[in-house]
Amino acid sequence: MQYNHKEIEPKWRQYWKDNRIYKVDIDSERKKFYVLDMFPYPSGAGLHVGHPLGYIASDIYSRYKRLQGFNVLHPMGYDAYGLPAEQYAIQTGQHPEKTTNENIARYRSQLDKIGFCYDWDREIRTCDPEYYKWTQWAFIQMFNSYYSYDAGKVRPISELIARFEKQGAAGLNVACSKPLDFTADQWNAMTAKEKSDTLMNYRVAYLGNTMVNWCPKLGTVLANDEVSEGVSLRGGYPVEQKVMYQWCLRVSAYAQRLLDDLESLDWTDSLKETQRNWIGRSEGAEMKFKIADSDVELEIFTTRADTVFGVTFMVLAPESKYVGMVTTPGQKAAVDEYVQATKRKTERERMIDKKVSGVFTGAYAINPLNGARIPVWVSDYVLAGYGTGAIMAVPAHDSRDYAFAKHFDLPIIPLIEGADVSEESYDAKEGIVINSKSDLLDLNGMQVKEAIAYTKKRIKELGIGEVKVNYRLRDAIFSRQRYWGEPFPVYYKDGIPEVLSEDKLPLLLPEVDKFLPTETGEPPLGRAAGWKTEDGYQFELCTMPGFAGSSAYYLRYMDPHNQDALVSKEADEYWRNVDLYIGGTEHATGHLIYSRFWNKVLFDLGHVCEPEPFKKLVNQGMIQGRSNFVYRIKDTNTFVSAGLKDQYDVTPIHVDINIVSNDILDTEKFKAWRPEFNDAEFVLEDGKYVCGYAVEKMSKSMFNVVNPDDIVDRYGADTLRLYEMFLGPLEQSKPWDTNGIDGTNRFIKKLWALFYKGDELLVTDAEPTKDNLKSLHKLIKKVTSDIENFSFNTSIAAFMICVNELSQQKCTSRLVLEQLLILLAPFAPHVTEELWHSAIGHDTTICDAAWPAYNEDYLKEDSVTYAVSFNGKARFTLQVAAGTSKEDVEAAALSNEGAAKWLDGKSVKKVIVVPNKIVNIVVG
RNA sequence: GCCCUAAUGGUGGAAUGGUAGACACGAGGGACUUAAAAUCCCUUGGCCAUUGCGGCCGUGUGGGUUCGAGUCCCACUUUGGGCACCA
Repeated sequence: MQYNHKEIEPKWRQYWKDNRIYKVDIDSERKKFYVLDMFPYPSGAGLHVGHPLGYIASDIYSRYKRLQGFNVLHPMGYDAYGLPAEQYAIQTGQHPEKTTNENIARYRSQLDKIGFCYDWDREIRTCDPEYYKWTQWAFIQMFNSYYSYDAGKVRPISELIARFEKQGAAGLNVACSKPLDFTADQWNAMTAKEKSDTLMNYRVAYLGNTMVNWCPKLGTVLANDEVSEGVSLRGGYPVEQKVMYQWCLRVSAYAQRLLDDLESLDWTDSLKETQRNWIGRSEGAEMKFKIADSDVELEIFTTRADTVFGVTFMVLAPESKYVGMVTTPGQKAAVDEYVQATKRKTERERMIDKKVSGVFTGAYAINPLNGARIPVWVSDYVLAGYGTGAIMAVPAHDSRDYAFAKHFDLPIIPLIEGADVSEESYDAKEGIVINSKSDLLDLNGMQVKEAIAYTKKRIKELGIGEVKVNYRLRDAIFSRQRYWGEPFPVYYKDGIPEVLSEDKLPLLLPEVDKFLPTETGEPPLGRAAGWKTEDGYQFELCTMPGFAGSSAYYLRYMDPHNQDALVSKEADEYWRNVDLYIGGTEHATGHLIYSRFWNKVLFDLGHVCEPEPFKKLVNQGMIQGRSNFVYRIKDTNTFVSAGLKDQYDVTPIHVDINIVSNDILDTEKFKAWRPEFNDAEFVLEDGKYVCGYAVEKMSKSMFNVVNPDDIVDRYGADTLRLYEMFLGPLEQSKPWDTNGIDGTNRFIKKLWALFYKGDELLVTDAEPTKDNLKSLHKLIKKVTSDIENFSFNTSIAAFMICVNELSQQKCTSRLVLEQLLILLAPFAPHVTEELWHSAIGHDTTICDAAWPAYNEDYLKEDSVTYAVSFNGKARFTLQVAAGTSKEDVEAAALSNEGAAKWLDGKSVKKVIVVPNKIVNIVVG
């Protein structure tokens, strides 16, 4: 029998399917293990060879864990709501559901060819009403909750209402948009609308006027993680700052817990660091500055309370509420003009334009510690959304304040000994404090760090401020003015938003005639005529953002067909949370924050039993494309080989990698590739046209996309799987180069040759030799530890070595070959299944075999060879019997005739015998 | 600017502080074959020597610790990623 992947692979995939080999159920007898891939957004372009990298790794790990006896949950589904399908719908009029389903079908057929062990009975799609019912349900839970800092978790909003009725807002310690103050009587006197508005200040899912990222080109708002450098991540369109009345999720309430619980997670340090940066905790002080001749008090946030004696001006954000409160009549016109001018600029323009700008309000603040009169300015370098939107400026020790002071010629007072502030500010938090003394506070002579702590303590005692922690993490904006997303389970009754009762879910996405906003500027759902409750109340017209459906999908996989709950208590308590999550690092500040938040809300409310969703997370690297270039001599149709290109004036042109092999261009195919190259001429080197190459993103425009279907067709799924893993460490980015794939394909053929020579079956009942067992057990040891460390490339190298050794030993032992197959099964499931049945003679699947344990006895050596060095330089080798004591090795090394030469006239200072077969003799 | 990550042959990459370059690709040579494909064998970091051994240099740069450093420490250069008028 010859190895023929085209015959073997479809046969076994069909067998796995027919016999439901990968179906999993709760089994209290066995330990669970949950392995999850980040589910894909099914784009129109289909999968390229980079996409399955993480899926192959998780598949190997799943199969390995199963062989070790775990009950492995390994599901797959689709993140099916998203902008591309909707934009395609706008252009073509085709319903996004149709395109999405077509794309899913294509993804599925591509995934099916790679031999994954997913339990497809658990497949989910975020756009399926059976699924988004639970996304809507979760929203209702958040709407009906508020975050209590006293309880340290989310509580039902009904508790808060009961409290308001009895004692009003006095003494509240809860997460809110802005602190409110009202009595029980005031609460009870409120209208329904006023009560609703008030509660929005506390709900976890709330409607609020917030500064949003508005993308006019996309016609929707975007979350912070969907915007980078002032443009939308999808499409790269400009984004403006705008205040809008939107649904939001109070993620900020969880900032501290999201930060603290990172400690318990087995994630890479860099990913945790990225999340810490995103959460952006900063400890400081909030201080009050009175405005001279006014009742207004400016509240500011600072991490450098110690520099309060260096404050020479205050700055307000243009959007700050204080601006209107403090501006003097004389300055009003100038301030208004400045505020309007900033409003007109997009965030991007503000960022690009680093010129210092600002305007004086005419007001003065009083420094609470020394009574100094300080001018109050407005400038756009202060952000409205962070802290209080107002700062105390200390130009001597903050570079931004410094630039402002220099520009407007404001005084600069140095506060740290030896700091030269004539050219630039001194921002470092170290040194001895000077110039900082008043009746209320004396910091002179202290170290900066002491001074910060001491100042915080004093301002609290003096009642002019308090210690405060600020987070950069903002609430998530949850409305999108789009069609292709989950509808909110919300309707408006006399202008008051109400949520649907849970038994009315799912609220289905209605049909519309066009996927564009209405003529009156409402979102596309405004086109759905009569989209109202039975009582005639209008539903919310926005839909939920992309991250809504992906935030709790790992829970639904545990119990995907449950009609009564997101996940049953039984399923949740068995599967608990994800043991291993594999996916790209690009979700670090989006999905991986939202999921953790979402899970914590459900955890607080008692719906799930684990506070964190993903225990261990591995980020697979990107697979980059490897592009090829030809070099055209300018203004000709002559192409010059890469080695000679420097002799001419050339333009590099991307060339389709399918007509290039090992960087050698097929010139005939090149001429046929494009009409304009029909009469191309070539300057060759050694009779060949050598192409240049570059590592770039895999994309159609660079003609470097490699389709996994083509690889499977030519070499088989097993070869593809092995090669993707062999390419390099999983976490690392690396270029795809199809040329190397022959190596892993040859390996499979060599493996096959251990079992069959032509049609002759080689496997016998022969007793394994000592060498056979040694090769095998070396492999068991190596592969087991490599899989645990996700070092798949080195385990494949170990397989290659082992197969070579067994082949040289002419090993035919069924016992040895059988174990070899089990070890290889996670990596190459098809060929091992075939040999397991046809050559070894089993009639049950290899997936149910048991992972072998290694026996250290087989790994012992008869003799050990030491490299003997003098002062670290290798000089000769020494062979001694295994188990020789350290002292005897030492004696043998010194008495060896080779040693005499190196010891000549020198004395031995030390002899170091290391277990890894090194003897180092230190002489001097 | 701050934080994180990396840097090893022609290429992808191996190396618990212990003989750097495993494994694979590519390249060169050879066997088999009418021929090709496939398969197998040898060589393959650089320089020198080579009908025998062998020698020197080598893991981004400069220092340090150590009997011994790709690996640990300090400084720097470059790559990739994150955060960024966040006070």
